[in-house]
Amino acid sequence: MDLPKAYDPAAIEDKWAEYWVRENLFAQATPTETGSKPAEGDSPAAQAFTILLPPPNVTGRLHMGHMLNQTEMDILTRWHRMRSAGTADKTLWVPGTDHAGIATQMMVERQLASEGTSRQALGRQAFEARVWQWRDQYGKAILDQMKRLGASVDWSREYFTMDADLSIAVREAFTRLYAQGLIYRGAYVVNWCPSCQTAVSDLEVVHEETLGKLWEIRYPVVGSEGELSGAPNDRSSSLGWLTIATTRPETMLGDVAVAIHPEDERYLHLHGKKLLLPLLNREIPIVLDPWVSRDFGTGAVKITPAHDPNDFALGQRHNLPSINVMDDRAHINANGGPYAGLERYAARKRVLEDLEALGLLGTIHDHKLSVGRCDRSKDVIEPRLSTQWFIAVNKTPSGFGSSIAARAIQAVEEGHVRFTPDNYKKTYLNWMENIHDWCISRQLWWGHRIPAWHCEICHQITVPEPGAKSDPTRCSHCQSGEITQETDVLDTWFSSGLLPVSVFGWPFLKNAGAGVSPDFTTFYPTSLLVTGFDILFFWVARMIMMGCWFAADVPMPDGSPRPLAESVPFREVYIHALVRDANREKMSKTKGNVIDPIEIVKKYGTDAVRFTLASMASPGTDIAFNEARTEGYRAFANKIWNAARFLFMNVDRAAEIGIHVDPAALGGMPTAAETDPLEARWIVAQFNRTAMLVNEDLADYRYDNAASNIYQFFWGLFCDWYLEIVKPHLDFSETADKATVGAALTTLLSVFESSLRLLSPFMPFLTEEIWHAVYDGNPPSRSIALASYPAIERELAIRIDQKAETDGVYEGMFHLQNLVNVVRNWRQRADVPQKEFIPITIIPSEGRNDVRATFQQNVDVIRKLTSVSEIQFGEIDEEARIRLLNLGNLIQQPNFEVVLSYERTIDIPAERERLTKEIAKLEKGLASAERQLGNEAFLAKAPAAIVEGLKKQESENRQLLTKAQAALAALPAE
RNA sequence: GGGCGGUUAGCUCAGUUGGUUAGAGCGCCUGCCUUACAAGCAGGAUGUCGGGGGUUCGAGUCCCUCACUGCCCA
Repeated sequence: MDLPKAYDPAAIEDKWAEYWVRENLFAQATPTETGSKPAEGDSPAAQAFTILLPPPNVTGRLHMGHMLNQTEMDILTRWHRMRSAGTADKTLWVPGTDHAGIATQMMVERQLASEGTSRQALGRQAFEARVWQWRDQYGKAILDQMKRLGASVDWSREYFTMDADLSIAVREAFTRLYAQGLIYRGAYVVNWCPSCQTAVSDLEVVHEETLGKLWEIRYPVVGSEGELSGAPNDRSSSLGWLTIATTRPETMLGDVAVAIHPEDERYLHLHGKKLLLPLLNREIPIVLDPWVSRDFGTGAVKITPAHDPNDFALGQRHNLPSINVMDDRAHINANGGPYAGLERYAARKRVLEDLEALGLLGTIHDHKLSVGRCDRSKDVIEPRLSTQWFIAVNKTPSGFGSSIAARAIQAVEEGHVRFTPDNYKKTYLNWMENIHDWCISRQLWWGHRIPAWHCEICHQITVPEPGAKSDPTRCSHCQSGEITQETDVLDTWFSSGLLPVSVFGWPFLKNAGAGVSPDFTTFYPTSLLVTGFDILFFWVARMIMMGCWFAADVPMPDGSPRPLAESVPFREVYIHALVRDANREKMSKTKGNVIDPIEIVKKYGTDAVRFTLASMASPGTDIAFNEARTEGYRAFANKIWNAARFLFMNVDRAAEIGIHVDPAALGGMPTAAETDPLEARWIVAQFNRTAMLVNEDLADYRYDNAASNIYQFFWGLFCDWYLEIVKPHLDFSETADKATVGAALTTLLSVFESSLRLLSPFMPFLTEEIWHAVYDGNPPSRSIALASYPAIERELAIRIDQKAETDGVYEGMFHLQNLVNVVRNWRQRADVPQKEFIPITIIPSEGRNDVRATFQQNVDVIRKLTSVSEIQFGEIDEEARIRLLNLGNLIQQPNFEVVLSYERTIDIPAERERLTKEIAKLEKGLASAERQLGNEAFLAKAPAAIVEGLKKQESENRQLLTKAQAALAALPAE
């Protein structure tokens, strides 16, 4: 049972990380029976705690956000697993990765570029092969890091969104939605990233306030060309022109109209007129539309349906054509006439120069505008008309009662999915209620290729029937064999949105007729999702939409239709905050303040980093990651380590005289008999209380409170008081009372072993190592993670707590601690060297025989903790009291006095200052208490317990005040 | 522009339906290598709870208002 002198995480963590993976400790086998029948040995009421890892990108490296996310999941998962130890309940955490279409494609393209080639040169198939190769090589970096961090996941169930099974789910989801009329294809203005050369969804565009320009441009009115030579800067000469304002002048090449508000009095004379589009000299109409804001710019807005979603909508209303003037790299195309081939900003410059030359450029205003950038490439998004695939999330298909979005709203509104912190519910609903159709097509080569075929002959689209396993060979409309598959792939979130159903076997097509998979029956809906707010809409909302939509078709085990409450992908969502640096700055590569979790882990150990994150993970608050704090928790780990060493040392000593602790006494909740000594009953009661609180904290996602409760218990109560008090009782000499010493040792070991289990979800490595040592290499199970969690029914815990209360356990300990504290404090003030043992006399107050008894039973403890040579119990008369006060050798407390026999050197001014301060403080408190107690309304309305407490406090304070005043008066003159 | 949050000790944060003298970690000051632990032990100092107003017997906590600040959506 020997442990090295100092805690060294590096020496233990790798070993256990490997052990957990090698032993497949957290694997949860697929239930053997299918369908509705529970697996053999399962109690019918068996519950499952299921949690899905938010799949990291294959391109990613582990960052602090991942570590926070995984720490939180691991704490909860380990907690649930331990709580269900010995029951039929199952705990499952499923890991996996996401193929991350754009990011991965970019990564590999960059690699190809460095080799002097490109995906176009390779061709689609070879490129895909290359990406797979890349993924096999680098794509599991994060998962390997997770293994090192001890995440208790079931590695046998690892998924990847491009896996064959998951791809079947993607295809089935698409074909079903298509059959339901919820997927359509069409030309719309979408967010186009010229860099990625693909459409991206609204969510992938980050808006940024930028200082730009608002250019005014004159469009000549057809039929008034003669007046064009008029004063170009004179706004009033609007007879000859209509001045429009734009932030993107180059798009004028695609203008098809100019819109004004129908009631705008400035332009009434232009109703029905046409304008001549400058530069291209195209005649375009003036249209009237109330959408136009009269206050913005000049009140006349150019309409470019192919390059602005609002213009597109307006164009539809007025039957206007759309002219796309840019190619997919955002260069001007042939429709741009003389500007064809120019990059968009070069084109802007040239357009402005030419307008200037023509005298058509008006005032240029500085203008704040919001520029959308691609989340991935950071390139400026170009709204552009293109043909894309969409999911009609707000459409209710015939035969269905609601739309996808409506169902997802209902699931949350009815509480089938709950958010923590709960204000995210509002955020979610707000977004969901304003949701637009989801653009699901991406012009990429890496991803799930859309299962739709275009016919060369009739140009119709063929999508396989739901459930079809093979690709179509003929056009379903004209039966032609000349069909080719759509080249677009699906948005990555389409596949990750399906994960909660797909990882458990949906759509169950693999074995024909097998029906619902046992995994699905057992593990769906998952219990919880832990994730960051940044993907609330991207992923969380989409999982809810897709889960509620597709799972609803999966019958319940008894064959009944699945209600919405059982269709949701998860019952709870815990949203964690952002990890910032110690100065609350957002971590970013450009700022160079990124903290690499692996570096920190190497420095302080995984357990310390986990504990840091847990202790700061207060719901809704960002975490300012402070290394100093991690250092503190490494010290905590070291403290536990050394407590273990102390224990083992005593176990060994005990063994030498034949005292052994029965291992059967360990593993449950520690207990103490009424006959056990004060400190044993006290620490057991405190442990019960702590265990109850920690369980409640975890149920509420209060990792911070849970961590703090354990920390306070372990260090502040167990080590600082209990261990110190029990030390004098661990007497292994031949004359010792073996029964008493054995009992003390048993309590010590039992509370400690229980504490390890309580702490284990937070610090799995340290506790695993020590736990095995406690059992001297013969533990009752393969891992502490499979042992049971110290848990106790709230009512029972309260009963035990109250019993300790009524038996005076807490009060007795309080007096003991109080005595030790005041004597230590006095010694320090009196400058007594720590090694000097002085005699004291304790004088319990009149009638406090309980206090006297407690002290008498613990003389050895008091002597040890206060470095006292001899303790007497006595009484003093008033004369002696005054004399002792004069000497400063009397400590007065409400329930006892202590005489210290020591010739102290009093720093009179310091002592006077201290007493004056103390008196002021007491007087202030007393005044406030008296004011309240003198208030009849307070006495009448406040609860009795509050009034009683205040009265007790008031009387104690009055005693302390009197005593402090006496002590001050007794102080000799300087 | 719409919505949500934050402001408590030097720093980072707790503070549960309003209730007795507002807490923790780190940092700071003083003294100790006391055989589990100097990554430690013992003792100590530190707050007009952002400002103002209101409700209440009682406000860090509830309401109004102002200031500063962060985030999300458009």
